[in-house]
Formats: sequence, structure tokens, C-alpha cells
Amino acid sequence: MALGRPSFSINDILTRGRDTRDNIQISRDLTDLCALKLATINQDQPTESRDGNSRGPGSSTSDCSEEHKRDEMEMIHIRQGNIRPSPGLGDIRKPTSEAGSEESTGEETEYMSCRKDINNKQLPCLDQDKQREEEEEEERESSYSTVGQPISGNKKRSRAAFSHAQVYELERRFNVQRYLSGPERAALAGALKLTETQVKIWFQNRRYKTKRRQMAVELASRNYSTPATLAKKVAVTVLVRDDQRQYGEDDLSSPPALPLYPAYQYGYYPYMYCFQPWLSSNALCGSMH
DNA sequence: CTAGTCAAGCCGGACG
DNA sequence: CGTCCGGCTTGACTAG
Repeated sequence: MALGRPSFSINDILTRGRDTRDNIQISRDLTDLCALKLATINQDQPTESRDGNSRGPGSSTSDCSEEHKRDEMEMIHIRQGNIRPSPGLGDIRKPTSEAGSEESTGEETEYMSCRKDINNKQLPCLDQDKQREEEEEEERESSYSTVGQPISGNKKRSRAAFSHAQVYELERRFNVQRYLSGPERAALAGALKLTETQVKIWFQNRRYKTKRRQMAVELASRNYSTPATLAKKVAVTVLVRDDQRQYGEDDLSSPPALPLYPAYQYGYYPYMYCFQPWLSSNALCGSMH
């Protein structure tokens, strides 16, 4: 099943203007969304700290906007090659188990998580959150390495939760190109203060995730389109009738009518990706939150 | 408690 | 042989 290296050049996937435009639009939407949210709920917000698990519904969510704006500013710096880690971005190299409300969820990432936060989540005060991160970092440093892998002796595996800014930029890059070359990966890892391995694994998991969802959608659509009708349309080659062989030698070597994994075309030809994960996420991931 | 998500681990294949 | 990939699993974590 291994496909090996994709048979395409980097240039093939570098020129994806549509995606870039979409991403710009998405960024605008995100900014607009957060700005709107900021305008609508900026009045009474006794910004409670996330500490103490005070995540009750209906509580203030304005920090989401501020955080996203902060992240966006961070990303502007990143895109401009002006890396200046702010307190908001924090030390991303550490295994940020601030996953609480910072849990990244792939395709939806910033946009969806912001929507989620808008809907029903209280978000942390930045200063308190930063302080809490520092406290947690001290705890983590005692048992984990900088990239989230447990130091030998500690069998517990950590789960590094990337920050919003990191996931945002990873997603943005992923929408531009599905595969990264070595230098590109190194540059991105450096910009995001992640290890190259983390970036590589992220893209790997991201491709697999997209593929799984694409397969799930195709499967669902296939099932949705009247399975009975579908069953009627399936061509079944009669191999033996009345004890007489009905097939030739060539028939045995012909490929199946339906590919085992239709979505593999994306694996072979990643640049053929047409669907927008951002747009499809609503349709594909009803369970996403 | 369960289901879902996600980063990371593991394995085997492809490739130079 | 080293590296990267897809495929799949594992373990941590969260929401409902």
C-alpha cells in the first residue's frame, strides 16, 4: 500500500493560486468573524480565568478574538519572515498541553475553534493563561523533553498540542501544498518553532486525515445514493455458467471495476486536490467541534 | 463512561 | 542504508 514518493514536482504544488486566494478569504473571514464577535460580546466580560475549570457556558469569550487577532498578527510576522515570538505564541517548542481550549482540530482549526469558542466556551485571560502556561511548563520540564517526547525512563507519552498560531500556519501551508521539501519543512519548522519531525508528522497525519475523510464522504455518498439502485448497477462478471468457463485469461488480470481506495488519486496526485477542507469541514465533519 | 480528535509510534515499501 | 511515505495503532486529552 505504500505509495513511496509522490510522482510530482514541488512546482506542481507550489502554484495553487486558488487555494491561496481561498486562504486569504478565509483569513479575512476569520478576522471578520472575530471582529464581529469582539464587537458583539465585548461589553460585559468579567474575563474569568480558565483556571479552576471555570468553563461554564455563557461565560465571556472575548479572549478568543483577542487571541486570534494576536495569532494573526503573529502569523503576519511569520509570513513576512519576521519571527518575533510573542507571549501569545509562547514557546511553541514546548509540549503545550494548554489543550484546554486550545485544542487544535485540523481542518477547522482557527475558524472552527473560534466558532466553537464563540458558541459556548469561555476563554482564558491572556495574562493568566500565560502565567498558567509558565507554571505548567515548569512541571513538564521535569519529565519531558522539549518536543513533547518523554525522556527515557518516563513511559508516559506526551501529546504535544500545537498552538492556534502553529496550526493556523500549518493549515495555511497545507492548503497551498500537500507536501513539503526538506528545506521548506525546515523553514516552516523554524518559523513555527517546531521540530522538522513534528512538521513532517503533522503533514503526514494531515494527508492521511484528509484522505480518510474523503473516503468517508465517498462511502457515505455511495450509500446515500440508494444502495439498492447501486446494487443493481454493479456489473458482475459471470465466471462460470453451467460448468463452462466464461472468462478468458485476460479477464483475470483486469483491474476491478471500482478502485479499492478511490481517494488514492490524491495520494498519487496531491495537486489534484480540489475540495477545500475549510469548506468541506462542515459537511464532512459533523462531529467536529 | 464513551466517542472523537490528534500527535506520535510503529511497520513496511519505494527510492536514490 | 537512510529518508520519506502511507497505513494503522497507541496514548493523551476533551466534550457530551
